[in-house]
Amino acid sequence: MTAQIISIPRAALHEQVAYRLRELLVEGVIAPGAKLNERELSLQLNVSRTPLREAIKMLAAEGLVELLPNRGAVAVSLNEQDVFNTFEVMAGLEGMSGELAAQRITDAQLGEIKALHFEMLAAHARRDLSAYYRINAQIHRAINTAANNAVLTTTYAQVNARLQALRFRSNQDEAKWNRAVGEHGQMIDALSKRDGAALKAVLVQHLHHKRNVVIEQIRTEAAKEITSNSTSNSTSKVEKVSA
Amino acid sequence: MTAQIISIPRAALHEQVAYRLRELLVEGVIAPGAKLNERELSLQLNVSRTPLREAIKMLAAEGLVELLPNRGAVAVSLNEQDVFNTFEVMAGLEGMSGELAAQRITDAQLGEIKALHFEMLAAHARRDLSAYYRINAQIHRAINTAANNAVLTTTYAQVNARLQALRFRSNQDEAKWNRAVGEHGQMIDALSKRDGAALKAVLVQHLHHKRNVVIEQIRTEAAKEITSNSTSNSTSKVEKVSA
DNA sequence: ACTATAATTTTTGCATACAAAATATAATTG
DNA sequence: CAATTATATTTTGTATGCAAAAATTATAGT
Repeated sequence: MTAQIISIPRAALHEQVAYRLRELLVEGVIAPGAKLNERELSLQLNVSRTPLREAIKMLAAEGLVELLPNRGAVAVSLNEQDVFNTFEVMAGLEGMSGELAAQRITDAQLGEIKALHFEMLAAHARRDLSAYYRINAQIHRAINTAANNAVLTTTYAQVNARLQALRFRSNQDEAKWNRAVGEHGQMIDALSKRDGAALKAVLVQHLHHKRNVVIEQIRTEAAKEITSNSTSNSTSKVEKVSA
Repeated sequence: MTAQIISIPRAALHEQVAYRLRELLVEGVIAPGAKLNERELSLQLNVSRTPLREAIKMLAAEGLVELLPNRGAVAVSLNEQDVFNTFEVMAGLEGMSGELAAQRITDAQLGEIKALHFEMLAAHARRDLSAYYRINAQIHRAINTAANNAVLTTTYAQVNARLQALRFRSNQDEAKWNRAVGEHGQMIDALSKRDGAALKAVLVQHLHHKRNVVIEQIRTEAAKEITSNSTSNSTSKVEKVSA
C-alpha cells in the first residue's frame, strides 16, 4: 500500500535537461561553437524555456557552454591554448588520483582494475577502438574512485567533460596506441606495488602523450578545414540537434 | 556622441545575483546549512524569482549550494570528511600552481609577490590579522596568476570558494601564525630560485598545516556547540540575509 | 550594384501566473 | 492531553506573457 510513498522523486526537470544537454555536448551532437537556441531546444526536449535556461546556467558554471550576454549560449570551443591548459590541469588531477589511489586502493578495487586491464588488452588485440575507449574511461574512473575523494572526483569529471566535448576519439596511429597500452601496463604494476609516485609519473606522462595527440589532431583538422573551405563550403557551422 | 554605444552591456541580472549570493555565502552572511528562500531573497535582492533561480543553479554547479528536490537550496555545509577532501584537492591544485609559477613567472610578477610578502610581514608585525588574511589571499592569487593557466585558475577558485564559506579566519594561535609566515618566506625563496619542486613542497605543506588548523577548529566548535546547546538554545539556525 | 538605413522578425531576458509539493496549523479522536 | 488526521498556508517547480535586444530582411540612397 505505502510502497510508492518511499519512492525517490524523479529528478527535477532542470536536472534531466542538464543531463541530456551534457550528453549532447559531450557526444558532439551539439558541436563546439554551436548556438543553443532556446525555443528550438525547448521544443525538442519538450520542456518550457524556464527549466531549460536553468540547465544551461548549470552547464555554463561547469564550463560546457559559454554565455554571451543577450545572445544566449554556445557550446564551448577550445582553442589550442585552452586544450593545453585543460590537459595540464587534468594531468595534475590524474596524478593526484593515482597518488591517492595507490595509498588507498582496496584489494577488491585493484582486482577489478586488473580485470578491466585485461579487457582492454582484449579490445586492443581485436583492434576494437570503441571498446578500448570505453574500457579506458572505466579504468581511469576506477582509479579515481579508489582515490576515495569525492571532491577530486567531481572536479576531475567537470574538467574532463570539457575535453570529452572535443571528441578526439578518432583513429590514432598504431604506434601511439601501442604505447598507450604499454603505459596502462605500467599503471597496473605501480598500483599493484602501491607505488604512488610511480603511478603518478605514468599517469602524468600518459596524459602528456594524449595531449600531444590531441593537439596534433587539432592542427591537422584546422589545416584540413582551410583547404576544404577553399574548394567547397564548410559544414561545421550547420549544426542541428537530433532529438 | 557615440561614446555610450561601445559601452559594455551591464552584466545580466542572473550574473549579478550569482555574484551577490556568492559574496553572501563566502562571507558567511548566509551560514552553512541555511536555507535559501526564493521569495525572501528575491525581495531582498529586488529581482524576480527567475534570475534568482538561475543564479542558484549556477552556485549549485559551483558547489556552493546544494539543491534538494522540491525543497529548494541550502548553503553547503561541509563535514570533516568534506573539509579533508577539499583541502586535499586544494593542496594538489596549489602545488600545481607553484610548480608552474616557478617555471613561468616573470620578473615583474616576482617583484610584485615579494612586495606583497613584505606587506604581509608588516601585517604580521602589527598583529593585523585581517590585513594578513587579505594579503595572504593576494599572494596565493598572484602565484596562481603566474602559473598562467586559466583553467587552473577557475578550478582553483571554485574549490577554494567552498573553503572560504567555512569562514575559519578566526584567531589562530601565535605559534601557528609564526610558522605560516615562515612558510611564506620559504615560498619566496623557492620562487626566486625558480625551484618548482621546492615551491610545490612548501605550498603543499602550508595547506596541510592550514587543514589541520581548520579541522581542529571545526572539532572545537562542534564541542562548543554541544555544551552551549545544553545550556542555552543554539543561534546557528536563525540565519537571516541582510541586504 | 553596393552600402547604409529602416522596418520586421526572431530571440533572449525577466516577471508573473498557476500547479504541485512540502510545511505549518487546526481539528478530531482515542 | 497526546497522537493522528485533515485543512490551510507557504514554497518550490514549471509554463506563459511581455519587453528589450539582436538578427534578419526590406528599402532607400548614392
